[in-house]
Amino acid sequence: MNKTGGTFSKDHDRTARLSNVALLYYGEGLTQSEIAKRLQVSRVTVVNLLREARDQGIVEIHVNGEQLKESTLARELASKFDLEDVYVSDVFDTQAVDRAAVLRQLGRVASMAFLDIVEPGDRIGIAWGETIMAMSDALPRVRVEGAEVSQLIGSMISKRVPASENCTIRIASQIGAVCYTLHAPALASTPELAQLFRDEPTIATQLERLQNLDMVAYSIGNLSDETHMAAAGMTTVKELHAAQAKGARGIICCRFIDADGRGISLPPTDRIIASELADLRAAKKRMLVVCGEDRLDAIQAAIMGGLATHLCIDAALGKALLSA
Amino acid sequence: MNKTGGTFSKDHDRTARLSNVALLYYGEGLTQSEIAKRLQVSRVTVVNLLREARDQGIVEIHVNGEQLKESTLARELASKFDLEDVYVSDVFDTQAVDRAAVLRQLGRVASMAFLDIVEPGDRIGIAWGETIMAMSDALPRVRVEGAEVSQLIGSMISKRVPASENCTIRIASQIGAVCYTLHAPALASTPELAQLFRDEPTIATQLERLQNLDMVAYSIGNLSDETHMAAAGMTTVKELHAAQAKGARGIICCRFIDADGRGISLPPTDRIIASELADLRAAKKRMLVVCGEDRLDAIQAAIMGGLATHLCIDAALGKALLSA
DNA sequence: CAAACGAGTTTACAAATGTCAATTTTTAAA
DNA sequence: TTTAAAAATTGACATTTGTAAACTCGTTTG
Repeated sequence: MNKTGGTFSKDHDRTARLSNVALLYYGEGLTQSEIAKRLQVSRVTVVNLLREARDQGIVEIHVNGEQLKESTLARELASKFDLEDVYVSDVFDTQAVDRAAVLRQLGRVASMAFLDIVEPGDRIGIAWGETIMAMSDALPRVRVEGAEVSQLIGSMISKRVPASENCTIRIASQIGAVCYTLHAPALASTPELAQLFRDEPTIATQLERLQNLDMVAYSIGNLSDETHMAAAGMTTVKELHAAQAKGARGIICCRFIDADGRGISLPPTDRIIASELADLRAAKKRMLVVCGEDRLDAIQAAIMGGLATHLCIDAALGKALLSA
Repeated sequence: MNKTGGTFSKDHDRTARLSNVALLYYGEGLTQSEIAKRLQVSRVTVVNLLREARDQGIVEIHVNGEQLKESTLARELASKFDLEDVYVSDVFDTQAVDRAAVLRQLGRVASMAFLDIVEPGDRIGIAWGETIMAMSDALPRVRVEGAEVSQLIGSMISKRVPASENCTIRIASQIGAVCYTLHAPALASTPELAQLFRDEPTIATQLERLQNLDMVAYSIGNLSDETHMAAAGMTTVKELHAAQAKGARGIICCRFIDADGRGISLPPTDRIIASELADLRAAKKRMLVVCGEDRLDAIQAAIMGGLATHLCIDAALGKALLSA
């Protein structure tokens, strides 16, 4: 019956069928039973087809990012801190029970904001961390012509983020961009070794690339004992306390910043292989994605230092920031 | 309570809330009841919020266009007629009962194909008709940088298409493109008047624009007595029969073509204000969207004449075309 | 050849969803 | 201030959906 035969065309016929089924269900609004009758299969099969279509990204659900920056809270924040745009996520949870859920929702909002902010041809720098991971997880497949995505921070094994390069790689793949990863650890064991890494040609080239970005997307850590950098074993509680004593308020790209958003060079800064704060500031569009009221000090510091033009935050943090 | 007050911010707060609710529902996968509990509203309200979000295009469902051209039928057609890509829509209806439903599904497939084919910066020509209307109705809001959309055919009042400019306008607005409408009727009452119209500076400029397009999207009519051109009162049954006798097989942009896809100048051709066939052929990407087996002759003629590089058709027509 | 496998089926059930009509609350207008 | 219109609520209901378990039927594959 199938002249061309083979699993090749069979697979493709299958996905083409998935697409048409998905359109009938989501577009035409037919019920699963109606579709099952037409396909002459059982309804259970239709359920499975639809799930497959969603899982494979054949159907995707987009939320218009522009709406998210229009709330009163978002606009008040933007005007108070003189930011281009603020996007606020909200899980409407009266007692913010589930941090993971808040993070996921922020990730979704941030991914829509990202698509709202990015422009064709942009050279984009991506940091990594829980928050950026949440964003990249939620990013749908939307082609951005001529985009380039670069990893801002060297790689690291951490329990919270399976593979740090993943953020960069996934975002690049979703928007069809060229992907430049940073082939170095985020932290070297000695300052000298870190410098050797930085001087290594392939790495030096990449670090240079980070000096000419159009857009950066990153998050920020605070100085609590459980901050991501400590959890990943990149710094010690002792160092954190010392940094705090010296006025550090936040951590951006593994670097400490003070209340005015200026970098403070403290151990282990000299062992870090990552974009410099100045590089971030050089980017025209600086997207800061943050979740949790415990980042209040940190985010204020970053804004003071002109490190952000666009903000994506959860409603609780937003309210705290506005009344701060 | 609401310091800034006014309906402005209220509306915006509302849509921002819609967005977050939509993300919780479609993204996080919460049930309506769970969301209702969080928002402290009734579930019915959540149902309404979600519907509103969909209606307003705050949430949109995309289907990946690439899948639709991978079916065996699509690839066999592409290779048989030496086309770049063929997209096949299917409603899986054993006895094609509902033409309107077939048309809607084709419109959805065509809109995904359109997004698949279009590139940033493209100058796009859009015809009008039932089929193109179905496509533009289904087109989601996706920005295409630097695109320009031009109306290929003058305007016309017709029962089947509420307002002919609508196709062009809607497509332009959905992709964020500059929109150039053609401020003339599709049919003038005399050839002389038609020429006067064509020479009118604003119209002449627009017609000139149509000579340099990167992409065109149009459909094709047959020569049946109910063909759209006749239904719209732009030609008479007598003229149609005469055209048929002279070898006409299809109607593209209100112009007759013969079996080899060459234009035939027959009344009322000289009274038409629209893109020339040569203009269509000059576009690098020529997207032909057709629905219904009764267009078999017409579509063959168009393909023969090299008028299409991309095809969007329904499965029934596809099968007929393959075995023709 | 038989075991294992994948895809699909049936049946059954619990949960989620859409919809209606009647009612209350809120909002805007006269 | 009263009133009309709009928006949200409640409760009831039918439909739709998701999921599970056990079963069938070809196709591989060892």
